[in-house]
Amino acid sequence: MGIRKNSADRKAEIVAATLVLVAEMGPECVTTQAVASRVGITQAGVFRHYPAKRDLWLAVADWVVAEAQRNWAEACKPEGHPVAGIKRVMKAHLQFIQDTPAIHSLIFSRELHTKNEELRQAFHSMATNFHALLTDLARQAQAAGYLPGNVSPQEIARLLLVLPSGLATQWSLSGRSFNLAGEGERLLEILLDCLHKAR
Amino acid sequence: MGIRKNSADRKAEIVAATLVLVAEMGPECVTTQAVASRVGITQAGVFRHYPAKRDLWLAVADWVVAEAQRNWAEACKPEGHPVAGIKRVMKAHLQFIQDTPAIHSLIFSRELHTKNEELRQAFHSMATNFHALLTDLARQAQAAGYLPGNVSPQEIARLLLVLPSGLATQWSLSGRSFNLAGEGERLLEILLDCLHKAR
DNA sequence: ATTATCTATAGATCTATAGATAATGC
DNA sequence: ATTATCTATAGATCTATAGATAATGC
Repeated sequence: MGIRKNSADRKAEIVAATLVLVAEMGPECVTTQAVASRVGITQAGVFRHYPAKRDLWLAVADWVVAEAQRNWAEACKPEGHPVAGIKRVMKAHLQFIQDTPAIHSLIFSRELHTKNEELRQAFHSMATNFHALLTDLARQAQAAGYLPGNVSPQEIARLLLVLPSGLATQWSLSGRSFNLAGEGERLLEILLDCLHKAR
Repeated sequence: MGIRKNSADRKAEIVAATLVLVAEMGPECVTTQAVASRVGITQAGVFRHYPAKRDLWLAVADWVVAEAQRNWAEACKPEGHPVAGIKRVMKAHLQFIQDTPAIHSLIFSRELHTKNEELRQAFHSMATNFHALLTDLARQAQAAGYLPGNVSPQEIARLLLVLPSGLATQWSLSGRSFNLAGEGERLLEILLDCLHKAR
């Protein structure tokens, strides 16, 4: 019999293994056997911790959502230039996607979403939260006169939001052949600079 | 025995059915049985036309790439204002994604790509072509003084390119609950206006 | 005669369950 | 005693093949 761990630790291991496998081969290639092998238990052993695969996916979504919230909270403490706040939040988000490429695969997987509506909802509300956060920061920057007043803060937020997800798509398609966070920050600078000059 | 068709017509039907199913449930839910049912033949019948499923995916990719090329070619005939060309091409692209939602699912599916490197390459080079096209248009608009000269045309193109793919991601995540082309055009106007003013 | 389609089925996976076994913690 | 793990296996899919059957086109 292999090494034995308590359920909480093993659950965390299983979620972590799933994230790695999603990043490597996409959500639908992640079989319970593949997860088990990576964790070092048998396939049936996974079901001790997650009674059905669906439960595993929900646990993964919980992890992603919690981690994202934590990241944003850390990045958006209100200090310095209002535009600096936008940059910090965006940078944190780009770094998060780059470090955990599973996120983007999961968020996008139409398959998981059609099979598991709860999962789609979780990710959708995460995206909505991020949009709300950026809207708020955009409004502050507008009030301080750093961003154009004739564009709604929602629209500025959407322009910002589109950047990481669009760039992540190209990143994924390119075989992750460029530095996502680096490229993202460069584009962000350009975009913010344009917005600033277009006041 | 069901209705009998010649191979070319049936092949086209199979590809079309696959595109619909991809859009509805994601690439990995598309089984040969599902395709067969939708076309109105038996599961084994699909293999008469595509010896392996891999061949079906390549045929689908061929269709998408050809259709995209056709779209761009039609949209980028050089007439009118240089910025109008950018708008036409972007609009055509957004409309194409909205009308054929399978595209975005296919382009993004990490799973298909890891299983079928040829497929990823096909979509990647398609994206590269689109980027090249936008770079060219951006350069013309810069030369005519409508876009800022201190930003490289490649970077302008990347900002443009990120818009449809990022917006499509949110569109998909929202359950396709807004008008992609409409929203995309609005954001594009804002972006181009900013770039114009920031010269 | 050619070829598109069908029936039947092999073989490979993949999720999930049942029951045995052994490590952990009181 | 509890519970994490293992072995064995059922049952559901899914791709793909073999061989029979019937429609099409010369």
